[in-house]
Amino acid sequence: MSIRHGLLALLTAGPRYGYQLRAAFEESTGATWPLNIGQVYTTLSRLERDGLVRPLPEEDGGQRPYEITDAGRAEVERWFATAVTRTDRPRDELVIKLAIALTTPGVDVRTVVQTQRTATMRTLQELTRLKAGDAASDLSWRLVLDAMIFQAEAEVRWLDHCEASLTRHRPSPAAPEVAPAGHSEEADVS
Amino acid sequence: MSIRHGLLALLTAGPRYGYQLRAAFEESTGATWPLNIGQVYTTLSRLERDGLVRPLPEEDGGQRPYEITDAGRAEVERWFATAVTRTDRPRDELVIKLAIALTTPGVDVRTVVQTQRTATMRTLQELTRLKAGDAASDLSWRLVLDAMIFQAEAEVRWLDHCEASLTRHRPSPAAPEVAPAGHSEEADVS
DNA sequence: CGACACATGTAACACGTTACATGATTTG
DNA sequence: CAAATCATGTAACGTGTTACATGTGTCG
Repeated sequence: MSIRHGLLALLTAGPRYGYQLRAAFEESTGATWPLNIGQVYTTLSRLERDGLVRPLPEEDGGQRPYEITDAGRAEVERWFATAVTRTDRPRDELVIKLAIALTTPGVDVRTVVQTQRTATMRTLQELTRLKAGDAASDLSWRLVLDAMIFQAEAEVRWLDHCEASLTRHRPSPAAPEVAPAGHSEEADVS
Repeated sequence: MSIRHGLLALLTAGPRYGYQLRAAFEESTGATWPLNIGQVYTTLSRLERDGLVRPLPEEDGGQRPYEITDAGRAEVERWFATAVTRTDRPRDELVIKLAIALTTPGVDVRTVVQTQRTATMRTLQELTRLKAGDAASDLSWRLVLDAMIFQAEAEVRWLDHCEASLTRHRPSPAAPEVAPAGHSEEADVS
């Protein structure tokens, strides 16, 4: 329901047509989650179906602006006033993967953890690079970037915590001849 | 694709029928994301359609176990060997909400942040309580719980970071007569 | 003119979710 | 027996996603 509510909220600033909405959406959230233009039109159709927006007469250039209705405004207000709870978040694929890997025979959980850790660290570096380069951008886009960074850092901490728990509760399957990676048990990610 | 892959992975331990799969899934991931039993059957149908599982002859009790195929095993292996990247994660509703709130006139972003912060703190307390009570549970379930905690902590940190950035870049709209909440700028969540 | 960006729209599909119908088995 | 639990399955719907078809205006 992110796109639906996001587009609806953007319409509170005044009527917009599809292309404008995509531009505004991507300007706010940045290039993190590119928004397919087709998605905009399907979402607008559904919003119209639900009485939250209303199409305006076609302009000379062929553009079709949409206007938010009173019901739509109420819905946006409700959206902003309601906190996102844990239960309406989607299932976290990584968490599920690790949980099930633990109970699946023949899967080396440590390898899964290490693979993920490497990937997340790479992501973290990329994000940091982005942040340094895009210093003069919008506040909203910078905060989105920061959210990604905070999440990635938490993920690395959790992965290290998993490995530590694993070591504590399960003896290493075989004596490792080579140190698998260059980081300590409680890693430093600051 | 979490449920799909999760159920498929559970089948690598041997043939299971729907109810068993749900039980195994919830035993691994805990009560965090309850799994509707109907979902199990629809997912099994789709897995069969894609040639990743194969139904076994009905047992005397009426149960219909499914068996993983070679293609299914390969898919599970691929799943565990591939890290979850930022791009295949779903859009984060909270992040989008705040980003758009910033560019929407007539929305008090500070209130949005504060509402979310209160809710997340409450979630955090509930999670901590759960962790303390369920000390003797499965390792996997405990790690899932820890993941939730790490994420919630990161979220609080990010929200505080947002408020600080907001204060830095936007003057407070009006002189607050009453202190809105009892926490410092850089809050302590440890 | 041709290429490109702007702009709209639809059809088909994916996964996830819920509600509902149905039956077998156990247990008080 | 009645109720609860175990167990299967389907129908319908929601959002999100992509691919495709189509048209307009601009600019080299």
